[in-house]
Amino acid sequence: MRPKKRFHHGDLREALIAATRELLIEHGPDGFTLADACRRAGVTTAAPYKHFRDKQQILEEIVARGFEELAAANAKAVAEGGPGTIAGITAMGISYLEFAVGQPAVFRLMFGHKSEIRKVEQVDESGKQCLKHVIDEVATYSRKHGHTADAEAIALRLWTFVHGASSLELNGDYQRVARGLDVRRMIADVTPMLLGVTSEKRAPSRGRKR
Amino acid sequence: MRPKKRFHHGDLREALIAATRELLIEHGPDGFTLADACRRAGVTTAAPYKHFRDKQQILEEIVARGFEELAAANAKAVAEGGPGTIAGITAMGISYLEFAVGQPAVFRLMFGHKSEIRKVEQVDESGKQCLKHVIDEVATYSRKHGHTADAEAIALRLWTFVHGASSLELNGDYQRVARGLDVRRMIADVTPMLLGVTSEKRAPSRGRKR
DNA sequence: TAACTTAAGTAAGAGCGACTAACTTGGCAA
DNA sequence: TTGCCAAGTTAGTCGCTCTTACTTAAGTTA
Repeated sequence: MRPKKRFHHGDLREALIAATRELLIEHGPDGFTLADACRRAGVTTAAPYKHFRDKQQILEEIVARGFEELAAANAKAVAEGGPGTIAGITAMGISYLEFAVGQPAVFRLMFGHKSEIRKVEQVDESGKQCLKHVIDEVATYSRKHGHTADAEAIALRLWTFVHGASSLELNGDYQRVARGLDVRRMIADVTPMLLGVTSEKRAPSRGRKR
Repeated sequence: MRPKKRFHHGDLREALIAATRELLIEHGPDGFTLADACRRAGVTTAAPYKHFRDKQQILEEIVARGFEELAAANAKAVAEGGPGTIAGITAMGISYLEFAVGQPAVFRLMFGHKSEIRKVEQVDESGKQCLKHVIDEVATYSRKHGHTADAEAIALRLWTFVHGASSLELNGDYQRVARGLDVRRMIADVTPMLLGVTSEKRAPSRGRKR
């Protein structure tokens, strides 16, 4: 796929991506410097420019992979939770949340202010794929239950809610104003509501209480 | 309140804040440089340090004012929409969205990755106040309708949804995957759902316009 | 009104990060 | 063996943040 096991360093391209991910975790999406990543990879600050156009292109690569990971995690969650069921759709939402919490810096880059990043073809496509998954699940669910509701509209609502929950959890805003909130439980509670289910046994929340 | 109409410049403190706001609008939360703000204010790059500890403190000031504006806008919206009614609570959500869209860079700073900013006392307090408003309105609504639901839990759900909608709209994510989505309409549709109103004669709008 | 005090500015520069240009190294193919 | 050229290095530019030491001018006091 990409140049591998090359001359001097071995695979500086991957080494820089790995170092950058580490630094993103340690210092957030802004604290990261290319120079720091170079130090970690053991090369001079000019070396990256043989592999990347500029600093941003490293981030683009990480974001693209992030979308792939997110899509994969969601697919896995829905498969385990039960495709086309409330439990499955809920699991998908919780998977989204867990991705955000597990890789906050990457999530912020994926949905952050650097809109240039998402203009990259590959990134854009993976992003769309994530939503398409949700739409498909909702459509399956609706079909099974004879609902006439617009699957896309419902999927957008679910995405919106789960994205909001992920952002607020990640930024520590819940911590500040509603300490002890069980976000996974909240998603499990709200998912049926947004699917238009008025009273049904809730999908059991996997989230532990604090 | 603050030093005013002083010696040389007049009021460099306010001039720098104004310049910074302009630059945030023009270049986003990252594109902004202190040096640029200085050029606009017509002073050297060392001058700001007589008024601010560092670059970040200017942003803190802007964020603090942002929370105040947001709270005021929400209060106004709910007052006009009807306190303790679905219409009022919906108006509040739409007001939140409009703030985000109207001042994207400020909104991003307010809910962005720079968590240090929100540690500032004043900022923290204004932020909490915003949510308290929502809780109060939901509580009033519930009381009026004899609901027993937990007002705080419902308020958190509403906040979560509206925040998600604002973030995704602002980042252009809806544009990308659901062109033409009417976000205000979506908020208006979902608010009653999250308030626990069972949809009866609500037309299942596809939520699109234009 | 002259001298004093001090807030608010300037000039100069240290330090660092992004990026560039020109040079060097070493694996590989002919 | 030679020569190519990918992938490094060295050295340097530029712009940004922030500091230090100096200067300017507003208001105060004698």
